[in-house]
Amino acid sequence: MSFTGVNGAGQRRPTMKEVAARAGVALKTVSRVVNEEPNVSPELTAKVQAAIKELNYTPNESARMLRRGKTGTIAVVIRDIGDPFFASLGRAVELWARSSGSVVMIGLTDEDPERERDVCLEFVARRPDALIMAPIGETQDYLAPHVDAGMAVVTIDRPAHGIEADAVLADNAGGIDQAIDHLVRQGHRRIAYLGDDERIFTARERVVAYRAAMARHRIDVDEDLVHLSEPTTEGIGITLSAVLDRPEPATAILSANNMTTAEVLRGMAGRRDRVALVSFDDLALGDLLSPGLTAVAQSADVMARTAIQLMTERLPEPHRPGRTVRVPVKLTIRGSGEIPPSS
Amino acid sequence: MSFTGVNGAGQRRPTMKEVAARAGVALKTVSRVVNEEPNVSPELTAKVQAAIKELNYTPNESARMLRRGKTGTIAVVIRDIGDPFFASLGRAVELWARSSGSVVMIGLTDEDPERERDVCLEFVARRPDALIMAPIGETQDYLAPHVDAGMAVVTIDRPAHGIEADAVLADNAGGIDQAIDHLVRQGHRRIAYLGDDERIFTARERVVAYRAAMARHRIDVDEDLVHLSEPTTEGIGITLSAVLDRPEPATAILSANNMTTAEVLRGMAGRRDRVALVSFDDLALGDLLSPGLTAVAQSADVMARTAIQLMTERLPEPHRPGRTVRVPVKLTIRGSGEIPPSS
DNA sequence: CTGTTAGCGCCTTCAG
DNA sequence: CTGAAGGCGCTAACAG
Repeated sequence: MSFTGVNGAGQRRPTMKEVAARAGVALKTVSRVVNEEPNVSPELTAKVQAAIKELNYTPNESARMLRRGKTGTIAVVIRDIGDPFFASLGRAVELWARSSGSVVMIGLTDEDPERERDVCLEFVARRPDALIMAPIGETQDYLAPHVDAGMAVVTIDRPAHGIEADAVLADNAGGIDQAIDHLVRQGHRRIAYLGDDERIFTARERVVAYRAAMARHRIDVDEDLVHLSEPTTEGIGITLSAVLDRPEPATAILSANNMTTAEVLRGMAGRRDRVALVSFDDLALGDLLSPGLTAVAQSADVMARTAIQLMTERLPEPHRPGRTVRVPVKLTIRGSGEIPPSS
Repeated sequence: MSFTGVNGAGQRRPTMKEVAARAGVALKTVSRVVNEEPNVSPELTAKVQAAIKELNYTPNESARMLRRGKTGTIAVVIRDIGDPFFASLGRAVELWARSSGSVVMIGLTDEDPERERDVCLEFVARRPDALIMAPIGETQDYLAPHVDAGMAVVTIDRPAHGIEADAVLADNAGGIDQAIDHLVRQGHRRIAYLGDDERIFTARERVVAYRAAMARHRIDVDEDLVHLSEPTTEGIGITLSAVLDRPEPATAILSANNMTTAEVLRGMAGRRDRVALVSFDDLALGDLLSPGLTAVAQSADVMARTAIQLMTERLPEPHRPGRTVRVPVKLTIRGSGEIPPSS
């Protein structure tokens, strides 16, 4: 069995010109057939299609893009492809892209503003029709020339700064309210708050909401129970010890993002305390844990679809003012948040 | 605050020609500066850089690609971005791509051969330098013309057919052997096998290995304990009932992929049997379950890095014969596989 | 060191 | 309905 095509190895790919020659028609006729333009006689169409098949011709998108000025490409810039939230986003965008004949480029930032900038600049050089991103840097003004030139930018999870863009945000405050209300209703007052680094927009919104919710319940926030940092295994281990191994330990933990939650669970596995836990962000297998994870779930799918909708609306009128959509979140009760205060 | 760049809205992007005019140099000099070619005087370099900055010039990759014949693009075609295994792959490829100035296009197949073909054809029209994929269709011969033209293809998890490509495969047989040996050592003989659809390469390799391993232990395989199908919540529920609600129920389950495992865990949560479970493929939070999940773990990172290595080696000599690398797997013992037979 | 010329593969424009 | 010419933005191959 030969593994090479009809042309043998090391072959250049055939061009439209060669197809035209083989079919005995003009270049433009091939172009018409390839692009399914009307006004080509059935005979010529057949001839061209035969030539295309014989030569294994595939159009060169680079040339097409250059000529048309549209690339049929969507750029997606997110923290990490492994995060279920962003995975959902990627999936939804890919689905839409395929249905519309586009292609998705994915770039990862790992929450590093510099990487975000590098990746975005790399991407915009390829002139994507749209850019969907979860911004981390303070400003995205380096995208301004491309926004001016018609690139549609939609952000998800966090807003952009320095450019005109649409944004899809979760109802962070509402979610934290639900979580705190739920824990207070179980009798908790010493509720530790474990959140992400404050340079992240959602982390800021959530911790502010935590303080507001506590105030609403007339509970003084014990600052020793509030920890904001990047979620690492060691870091969260230390944090857990800090909020639990003390004279008046926390009786409940509000973990403000899914990576923190995973680490809290890991840390709790090595302890004997029975502490209530509510997570902002659900985990993939949250229902399989025992107790099940009580979590404020963001509907990644809804957010992704909203982002795509905003993008499709923005595409035809790229210079319209930016819109912001808040997507509701939902508290899912499974057990971990219903543990009563132990002391 | 104005959200538009210096050029105002609706602007065309500046071209190299305009930069040249503004800097008072030839087109090619700008090209040299942009590409950091040597032999440009510091004065001209400075002039050009100034012009670039003033005009917010960014090179047009489409034109570059067309001219150079290289696109600096890696295409990745996988089942699902949410699958941790493929997420690791995507992450590794993206990391490498960034370090080498390339960009990653991602396409999803959802295990549908037709979608695989559509996505791949869409991608190859963009002339990626390399294609990394987990093939599902019977043949990938539609890629042959592009392989002939120098596109490097590396497959992961499964081999390709009909083209010359490298492959990175897990040691499926070895992993199943380890799992069965482990269960037999605990005293199990009625070991149910729940696997994926046999059209998937890994599913075939694994079920064959299961039969071989059972034979090695002189255990007759009870065909009623072997179930091969797509892992859906309902399907696995029925399957569980079939292998457990019977006169001689299975005392152990070997679940042959992570999606099946997740559904088995869901199904078991609603039952009272204490059945041993070993999973081929680990789960993200397998250590947090109780009991912890005993699993044969594939090192997605190692496989991904191997794929990238093969790709970089193939890039300069695209017509070399295909290589296949088997990556070892490792049994991780956490509790679920150490439950003894109950009857 | 710098500039000119040609053309990558395709689509747009306009003429037959 | 079909075709010929021109150029999208850039770089390779030469000239100076």
